[in-house]
Amino acid sequence: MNENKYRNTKQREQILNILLKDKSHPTASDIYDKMKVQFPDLSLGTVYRNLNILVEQGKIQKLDFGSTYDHYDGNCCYHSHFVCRQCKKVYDLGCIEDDIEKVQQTTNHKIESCLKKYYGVCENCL
Amino acid sequence: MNENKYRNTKQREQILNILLKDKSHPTASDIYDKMKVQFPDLSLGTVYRNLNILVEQGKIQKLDFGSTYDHYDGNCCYHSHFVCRQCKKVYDLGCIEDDIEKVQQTTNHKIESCLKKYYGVCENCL
DNA sequence: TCCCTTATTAGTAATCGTTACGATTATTAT
DNA sequence: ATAATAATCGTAACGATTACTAATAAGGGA
Ligand SMILES: [Mn+2]
Ligand SMILES: [Mn+2]
Ligand SMILES: [Zn+2]
Ligand SMILES: [Zn+2]
Repeated sequence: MNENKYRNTKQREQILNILLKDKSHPTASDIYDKMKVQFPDLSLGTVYRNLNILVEQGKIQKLDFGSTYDHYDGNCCYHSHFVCRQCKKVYDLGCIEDDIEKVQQTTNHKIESCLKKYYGVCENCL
Repeated sequence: MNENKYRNTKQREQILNILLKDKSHPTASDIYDKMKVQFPDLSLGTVYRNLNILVEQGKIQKLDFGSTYDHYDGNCCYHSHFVCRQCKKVYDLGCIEDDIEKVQQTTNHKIESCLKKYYGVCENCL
């Protein structure tokens, strides 16, 4: 009896491995480029499909920063992110501090602003 | 002498008025629908173009929540937002508190999670 | 007021990140 | 090994947003 509706494929395994090692929060296209050497016939759609499956499995998380591409993160623990408005790179902020001044003291990046978004169920839907 | 490179149009004025009154954080499409009565020949492209201009002028702000559409907010003061995972509505959170427990005490929505994104210039770009 | 410059518009095509489809291939249970 | 059916690749489609173009209109100056 198969508890898991998913099968194991080299492609999906490699995508997960890349995300577990790579801390740069790569996009689907970044991952596709990295895998092209090992999988010359890889389809970009395969990368997207497997990223969605891995998110559904709770093994990775998707990050959106309002930019054109979505970014993916192999670290599913709760942590904040820092985005450079110049080079657009996405960095981890180890600090869980809430005061922006205190967060600034824990990193060499120059923090200019912070956006907080809360998610849940609204009173109308409850 | 005209200091402003922009001219005044009924369309842009109406878009701004809607955003100043409407606290529901409407999408471009929402605004388009509301204006169709008064401007039957309105083009959706006109809405998008003027929203970008108003953002550039600092009169409104664009909000992205990883969903399909961007949302727009006539309130440019710093404030947090709450998104219902069920109905996808976007609400204001008046509270500036950082502790999620304290924020929960100020609203009737059921808060499940919070995402913080910091923006600035990274140490490599400095 | 009229004229002129040009920002703005409506309509439509294009862009582009992502998803869906369909025939073939690969995984896995029996 | 066989059968059932995920997964793959290649390609088409999707959808929110942007770009293009000819016509329109705002608004400054004569
Ligand atoms: Mn991260
Ligand atoms: Mn708001
Ligand atoms: Zn940078
Ligand atoms: Zn709701």
